Amino acid sequence: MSRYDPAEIEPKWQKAWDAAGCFTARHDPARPKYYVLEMFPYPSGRIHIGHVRNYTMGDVVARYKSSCGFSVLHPMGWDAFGMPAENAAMERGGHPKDWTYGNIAVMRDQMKPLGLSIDWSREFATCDPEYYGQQQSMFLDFLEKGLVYRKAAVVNWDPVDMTVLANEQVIDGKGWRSGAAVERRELTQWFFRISDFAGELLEALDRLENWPEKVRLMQANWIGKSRGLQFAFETAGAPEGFDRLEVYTTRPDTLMGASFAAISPDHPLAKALEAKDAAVAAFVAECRRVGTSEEALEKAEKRGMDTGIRVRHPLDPAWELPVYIANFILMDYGTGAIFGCPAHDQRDFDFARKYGLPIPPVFVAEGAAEAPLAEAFVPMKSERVRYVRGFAGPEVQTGEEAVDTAIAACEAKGIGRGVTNYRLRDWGISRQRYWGCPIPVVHCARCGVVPERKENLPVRLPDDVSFDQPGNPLDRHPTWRDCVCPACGAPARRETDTMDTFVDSSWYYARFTAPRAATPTVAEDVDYWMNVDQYIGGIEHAILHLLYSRFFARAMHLCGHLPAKAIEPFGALFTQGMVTHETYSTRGADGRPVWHTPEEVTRTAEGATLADGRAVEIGPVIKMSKSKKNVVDPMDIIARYGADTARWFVMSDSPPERDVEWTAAGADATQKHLARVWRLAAEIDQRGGTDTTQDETLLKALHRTIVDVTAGIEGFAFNKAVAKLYEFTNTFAKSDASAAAKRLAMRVLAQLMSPMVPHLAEEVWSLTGGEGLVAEARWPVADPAMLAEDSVTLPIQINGKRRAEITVAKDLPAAEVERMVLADEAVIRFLAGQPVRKLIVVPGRIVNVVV
RNA sequence: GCCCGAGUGGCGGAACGGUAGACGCAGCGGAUUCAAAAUCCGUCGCCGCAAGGCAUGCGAGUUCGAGUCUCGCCUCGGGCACCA
Repeated sequence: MSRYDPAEIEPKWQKAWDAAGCFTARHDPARPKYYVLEMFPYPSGRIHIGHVRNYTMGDVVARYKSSCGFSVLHPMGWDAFGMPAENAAMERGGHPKDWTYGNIAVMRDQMKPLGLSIDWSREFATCDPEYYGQQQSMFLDFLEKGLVYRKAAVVNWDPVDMTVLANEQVIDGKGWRSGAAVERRELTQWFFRISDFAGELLEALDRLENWPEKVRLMQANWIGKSRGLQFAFETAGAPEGFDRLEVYTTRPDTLMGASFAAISPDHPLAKALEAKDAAVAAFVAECRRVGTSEEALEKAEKRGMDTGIRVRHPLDPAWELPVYIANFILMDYGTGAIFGCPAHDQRDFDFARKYGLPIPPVFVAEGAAEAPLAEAFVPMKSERVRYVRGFAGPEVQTGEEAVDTAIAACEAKGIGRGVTNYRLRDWGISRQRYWGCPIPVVHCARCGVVPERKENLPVRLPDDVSFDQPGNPLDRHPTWRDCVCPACGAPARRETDTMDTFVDSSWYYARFTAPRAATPTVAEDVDYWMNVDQYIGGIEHAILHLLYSRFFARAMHLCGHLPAKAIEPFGALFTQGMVTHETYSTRGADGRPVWHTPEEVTRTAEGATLADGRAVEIGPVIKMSKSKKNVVDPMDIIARYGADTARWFVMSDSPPERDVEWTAAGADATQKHLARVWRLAAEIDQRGGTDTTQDETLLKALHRTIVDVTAGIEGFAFNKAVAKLYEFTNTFAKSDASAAAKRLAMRVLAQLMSPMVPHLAEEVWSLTGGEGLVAEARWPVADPAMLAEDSVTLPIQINGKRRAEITVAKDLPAAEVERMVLADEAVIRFLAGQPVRKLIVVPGRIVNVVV
């Protein structure tokens, strides 16, 4: 071979790794383990360049840790259930199962040429009955432990697709797929009791030091802890059983500013009134028509209806407040009822104005007099204000202080109690879909809801289903629903809802430790491998997937499927950026942009043109998307440049947490660099010199590079590691060191490059006489003696500006440095005779002369 | 509205409070070549012939010294959002 030829060397070394079994994870008690995992892909059909970046990062970590002596687990699987498979079946015919497994086969074949150090023997898909059967088994364990329950809940219902939609699937009040107006419907659904863990999930975030601060904050906000007072109003004129109305407030200090009470349209009291009063029924029905999406809520007018019921103010029995039903009160936060304080809450203020209610202020700005308000006065909680209708505290205090004072005062008077509330709701997992994990319960006319027997698991999805009608094919399957009650043996019907696909991805990391086991996990395997030492994936999963997994690990622990040390499943988390590309467009006949793929476009320094010579407008650099056609196919890249070029490119330039822009010019340059390294290795015999002083200089630079590259990989700063490798390659190319020294340096360079470009590394290693495989070699360690420098160049600043520099022996005493600085010609010139007021010598770093 | 984060050359980006712009891309000049490709050498923040001056979104401050720390703005990005 006379040139760098990735098409030849890449398959060759992949075969060598396979033959040596380099990547098979071994449960080796004698060695420390390291579990590195990338978020597993959805088998959409083809791999995307984003996958390449994600898995290359994981591969860099896996290969590095392996060469550091860890027993590494680096598996891959498929998040294989979900709507797209059913949509494909509806649109193109065929079966979701065939579509999914077909896609998996294609994507697996596409991933293999990347040369990832994956233990493929552990691969599974979540739609494998062997996997979802174990998930069903855990569902039953959770049911037994009270971690799962059924309740009626208001959901977004798509009347055309006949399914529940998540909030994010509702766009402008319409179903994202069908375009039909979404209805609010009350359905009985299965829920995981994640809210019971709210406090624990929040507190434990503090201990996840190796998670991005941003993700921890997002989760903390999502969990939404608040401290407040819950108390009951006594009612007058309410139906039987409603003598008291419980409300929750985070601002009990504003209780003296109460002007009304309001309840949710879904509140039991509203339901009781609805049954008797047509006007109430009409109002409540009107409220329900509005969707639950953010947009709908944003636009919806704040409306209320006076129920005629009155409540007594807890601090003044003579003071009566009206009770409204209001469309903006949520039933599932707090108690579903509030008291309104218009003076200090803008929404309550608007409501009071609209319905002619009083607006008594509780506090005023410090130093201000009480006066009618034009809008609500809402100071920061830490701002000091003067309380004019406060109670049991100093007149002037902050809202924060006043809340604590008010809770204590109310508790002392027997008015309610301080409570902590969370915004986190229980996790509704029922989906009216076919392509998901069946919920393993049976509905029996006599026994009610009965868990399926574990020996009957998995409850398999039937294959003979049709998608010619909307809705859930399981509902209309002629026989699948029919079964016998596990309790009494009478004929019964299966649950036809399947589980949210987030359930599948909430425990797959644990399953990788024993993927073929007959139980969800195996104690000795999870004890050895869990938790995941390094998890890598997209920021888009910052909340849902990661929070669900944290809950699931705790639930699994309670059921004996995970050890206590694994209740935080991901010890370290890294969220990588996207791969972006510029966009290309021309104008169509109708003036609308016509998008062009990078393949169709010829890019020059000045601009871009199509093959027919038409000029192309270069648009912004954005995430690759099919609609904008700014997509490059990883398979095309590999065919053209080889996998190592793709891997090196996505690891260089941008820090891994940020977006990286794919450019053809960058890929060309990357391949040139790799070819250069190959050439430098192949030419050592012709190019080696004999100057031994050069040897030492080269090897010192090499050892410095070992330190820097190691730090870069350890610190997830792959771009910096790559920069240091470029730097050393330049040093190497210019060096006249002996062939022996060059051969040694090149072998170590190959090792340092191996996590990013493993195929080239093996080739260079073998060209330079390395023994065995780089993949099995120990990571190089820098020799401290080679890092020591005898002399150091100190910049000299005069009044903070760099004016000169001196090179001195490393350990030269400060007094001696001072003497040399003052004797320096350039310094004398700049001082121009001015007396030196101060001379600062920072040993080994800098000198500053102050005049 | 609430909560975060980020602003550094033409571009991606480096920089324990200590020489701002490592490394890469693009550009420019040159060598080699009949020519090109490939490769190699040099140059590359702005103004200036130079000496030098100005430069890390803007304005203050702390410090011998600030891209980095503090305060106040501006702009962009992200998350949450009828949460009582």
